[in-house]
Amino acid sequence: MYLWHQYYNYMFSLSEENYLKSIYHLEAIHGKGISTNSIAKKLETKASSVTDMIKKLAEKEVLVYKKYQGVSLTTLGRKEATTIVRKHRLWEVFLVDKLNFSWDEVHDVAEQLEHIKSPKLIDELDVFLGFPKMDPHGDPIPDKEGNFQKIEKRLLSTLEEHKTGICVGVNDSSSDFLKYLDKNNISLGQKIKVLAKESFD
Amino acid sequence: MYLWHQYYNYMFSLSEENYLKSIYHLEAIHGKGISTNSIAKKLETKASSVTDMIKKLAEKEVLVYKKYQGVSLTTLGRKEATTIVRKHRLWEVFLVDKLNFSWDEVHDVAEQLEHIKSPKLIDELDVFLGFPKMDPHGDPIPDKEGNFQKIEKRLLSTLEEHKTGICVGVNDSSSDFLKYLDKNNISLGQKIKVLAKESFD
DNA sequence: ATAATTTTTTAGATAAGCCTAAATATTTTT
DNA sequence: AAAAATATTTAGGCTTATCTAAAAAATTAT
Repeated sequence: MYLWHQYYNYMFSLSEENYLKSIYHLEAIHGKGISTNSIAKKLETKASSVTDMIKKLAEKEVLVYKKYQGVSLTTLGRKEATTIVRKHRLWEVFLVDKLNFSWDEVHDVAEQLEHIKSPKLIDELDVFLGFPKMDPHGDPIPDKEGNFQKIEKRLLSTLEEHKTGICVGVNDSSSDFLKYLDKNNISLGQKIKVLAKESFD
Repeated sequence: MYLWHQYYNYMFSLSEENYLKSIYHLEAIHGKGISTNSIAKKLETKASSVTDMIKKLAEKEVLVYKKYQGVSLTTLGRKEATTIVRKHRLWEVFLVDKLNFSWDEVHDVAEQLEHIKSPKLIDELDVFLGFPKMDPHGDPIPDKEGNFQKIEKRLLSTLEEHKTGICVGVNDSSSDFLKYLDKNNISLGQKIKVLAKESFD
């Protein structure tokens, strides 16, 4: 019984996967050399715990670590992180398209689903969903090989008044903010014309 | 980030859920009063580990435990176990009906998916699948309230030669056995006529 | 009914992942 | 360039879930 343990333990623990994903996202914003503190903040844990874990991940050769100098993902680490992101975003599409979740409800569940170990599962899910290129927040979904389109994005606040653009995503995925957008009938793929600037908008 | 931890830790750990499920299945076969050893065997762990865990579960009031006398699920425990079984079997239907898994491939993945915490997820999945009453192995799927049809079953080996019956399930879910059935074109809901008895069949 | 066997529990150890507090290194300020 | 502030690491401890080995209880056999 419970044969999946064979490959559940095969590669990375749930915790290791969360570290890889966080470091991946931090690198996307800040470039290479991610500090211990920023990882701790993102994962809501303590810097000392981060030090422990990055030593372990460095031994597994998914990142490079030199004391006091932050970490950078290796090619192997980035590949692994990309797979987790792919899984997360495909599950988000599934939840919204098939299970009537709204885009502000999907994150927590996808955060669990992304750790399910089964290559066949995720590739068949991709087929089933019709190879979507974007998740419900407008973020790109890596394909099987880890490649994805870079979407040209700019902040709404940099768009001049009376000009129009297409809303392709949000930076702040907080439930409150997403609800605010819904209330104002703002959704993905929608043309937006800036009428006047509000304070929080 | 990772807000789901709030209710991930809410009730039962992955390990606790596996114990509940195993005890539930053992009770279905052997009635109340499940021995430490039989749980250990089912979970491929040691009797001493089982003793530890059942003490913990007894404190959480999901089972009744008296030293040297085996355990029995409480109403609360059975309800929890039923939910896990419901999740497992719904996911199996999903994998076979929507993702092109064969019935001998689903078990290990469903074993992981059954632990995802989200009431909305499982109820919407149920809707999406059209409220199936049976999983791909012919086992009944509990509804939202935990109720399910008891299906009248008897062993194929008790069926006389030249009589016919409908195959509704299998006891041995091993991949080898399921492949053997597939090779002989035996699947669920299919009428079977016993021509002659073979040794392993 | 007593001896042998089996089952169950206890005691103590281990590994993963986290914590606090203290030590050390680095960076910033003056 | 030294002092202050900040960041990082180390040391030691905790919890969960497991293990082995030994002790205790229950069951089976003689």
